Amino acid sequence: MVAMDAKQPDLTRDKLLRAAFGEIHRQGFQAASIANILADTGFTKGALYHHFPTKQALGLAVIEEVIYGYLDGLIFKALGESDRPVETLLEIISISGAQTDRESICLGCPLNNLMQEMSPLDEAFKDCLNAILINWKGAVEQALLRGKEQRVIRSDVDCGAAALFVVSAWEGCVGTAKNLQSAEAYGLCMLQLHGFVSSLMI
Amino acid sequence: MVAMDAKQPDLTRDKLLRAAFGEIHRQGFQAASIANILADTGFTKGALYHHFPTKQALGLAVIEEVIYGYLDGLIFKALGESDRPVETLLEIISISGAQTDRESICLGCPLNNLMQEMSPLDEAFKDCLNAILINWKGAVEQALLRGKEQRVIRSDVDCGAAALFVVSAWEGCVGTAKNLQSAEAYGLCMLQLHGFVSSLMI
DNA sequence: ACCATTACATACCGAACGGTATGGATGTGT
DNA sequence: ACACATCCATACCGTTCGGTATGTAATGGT
Repeated sequence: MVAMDAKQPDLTRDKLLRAAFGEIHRQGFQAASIANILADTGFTKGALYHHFPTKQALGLAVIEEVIYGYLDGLIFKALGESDRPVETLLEIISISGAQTDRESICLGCPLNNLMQEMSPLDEAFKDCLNAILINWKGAVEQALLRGKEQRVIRSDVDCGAAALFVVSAWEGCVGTAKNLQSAEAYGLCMLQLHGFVSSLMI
Repeated sequence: MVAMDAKQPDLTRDKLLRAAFGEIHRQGFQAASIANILADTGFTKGALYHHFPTKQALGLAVIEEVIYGYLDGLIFKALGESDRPVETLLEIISISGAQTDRESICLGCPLNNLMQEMSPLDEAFKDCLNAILINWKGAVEQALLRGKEQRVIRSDVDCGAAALFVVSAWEGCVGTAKNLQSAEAYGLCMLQLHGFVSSLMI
């Protein structure tokens, strides 16, 4: 064994986590089968229940690590680090609407899927998911507020409400596109959202 | 027995259907327990499986009869029969945003819940739900088109895309409000949607 | 009045589920 | 080299699930 960038146990945990994410993304959390996750990874129950005490803990770990990590890398950081946040927001919306592949469309947003399924049933899930949702809304709100300072967003805009709506509509667009199984519908829908954000500008 | 407005079997079917709707609305379809539905109604499996061949058929009946009936009575008919459809659309959005009770917020839109959960898993569900979604979108689109004729909607508006976005954002607002468990957030969000529709007007 | 169909109740089935108890292998610090 | 915790595999458990087979009471047409 010459080199091993990560320790074996962590690798196992990662594989389980990724497989769990896929299974949950496809089936939803409740319908997600532990047996399927194990079959995908080749591990057994001993491994899984060593790293995660319950199925719920596994689900929460998927949310906090995989899902949050994805959105953070794709949206939150980009908005926070941009010098022209409004422009960046519009770009993200445009790009997402244009180049989201069919499979992602059909499976929907992992965050939204879990929110719709689990929030009324499990408080831990609700809190965990809401934290991400509020983070998302906050990132958009900060982008709009900074846009105000830069005089590209109208001064009469309620940035908090607008940000909440942008995130809501965003999720809504993913949701309907998922049902229609149409990337084209998603593009059309996101174009309207683009128009809404533009309408907030000077 | 002096009078009986409905036949006994139909009454049984209705009770089962309503109980099934409630259970599905609370738990989702897959997690909805046949046993719970039977416990709620006092019937047994013999009754349920006499009226519905499978759980899937029960779910589809809930969609086609209960859910569609609800949306049709609340939205589709109102839009179709109105002389000033755009005004009516804005009214529905305003009223919905203002007076939706907390319980409805927390459980979310039954249509959206089922779409997110079932569309990728079951084609029959997908088709059934999409039919309602397209109906909804069509009703809004017709309202906007008639608004164009009445010269209250700008002539450059893409009514199809706008209608798709309105429905998407609508569902999105319900979704986020459901997670935040906040009727106030729903009101704020729907106010923004109201603003979007208004921005389509002359 | 008779018979067939409808409308339910009861008891039961196989499968899949999440979770656990136990045991062995593999490092790891001392 | 020894003790010990970490890591994972195997076998098993109780429960719940959707669905079915069978039986029986009510109903409705003739």
